Amino acid sequence: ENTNPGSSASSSSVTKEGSKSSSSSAPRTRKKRCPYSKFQIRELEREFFFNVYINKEKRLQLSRMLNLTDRQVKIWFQNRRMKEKKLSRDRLQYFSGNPLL
Amino acid sequence: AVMILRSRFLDARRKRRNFNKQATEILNEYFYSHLSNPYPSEEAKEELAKKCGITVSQVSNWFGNKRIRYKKNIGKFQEEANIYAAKTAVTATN
DNA sequence: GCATGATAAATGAC
DNA sequence: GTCATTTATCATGC
Repeated sequence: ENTNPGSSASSSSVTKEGSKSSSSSAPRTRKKRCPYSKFQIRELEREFFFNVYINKEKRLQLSRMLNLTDRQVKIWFQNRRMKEKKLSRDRLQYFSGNPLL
Repeated sequence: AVMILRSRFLDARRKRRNFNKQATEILNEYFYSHLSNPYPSEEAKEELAKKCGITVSQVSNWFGNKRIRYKKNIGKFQEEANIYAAKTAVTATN
């Protein structure tokens, strides 16, 4: 379901991408957006319910379990907090006198 | 009853409805009259939202989609661009 | 069948 | 850290 290139479940993949290239080629192509699987979302949401802010220890643990990078988990929590804030705004406006329907 | 409404707006996300023609006119007018920098300020967004009868978030969504879809295929929007360019050519002469 | 609005990953400014 | 944004994807309208 979720094809995550560069991260294999069993292999001891080291921290970052290997190609730092001493030849100074810096294409730095933007990583293609890859939607996460149902399982990954469930586990991320479960942790978010306990802690809106995740510490480094649990972050590394989650990233290994979900086959995501540490950075991906960190960014997911950032985006998730923004989503929560937006939901709150929408809720507020919905129940106050500005239905806009 | 309340529960239905609540679950209704919680994921009211993708119950998409097109904006009315007047709102689209206003948004397009602003976009093509600021084509060199189609990034409305927060204040401008609020004003647009009020005039269009939509939320500020919806204004942001519209400009985000418009910018990338315009950039991705300028030719497709050329006719539309000409229409609104003529309609708001005054701003260039101010 | 695409056009269109909203959301989900990913980046970068600050 | 927040937050506007870019980009692809999703879900719907027609």
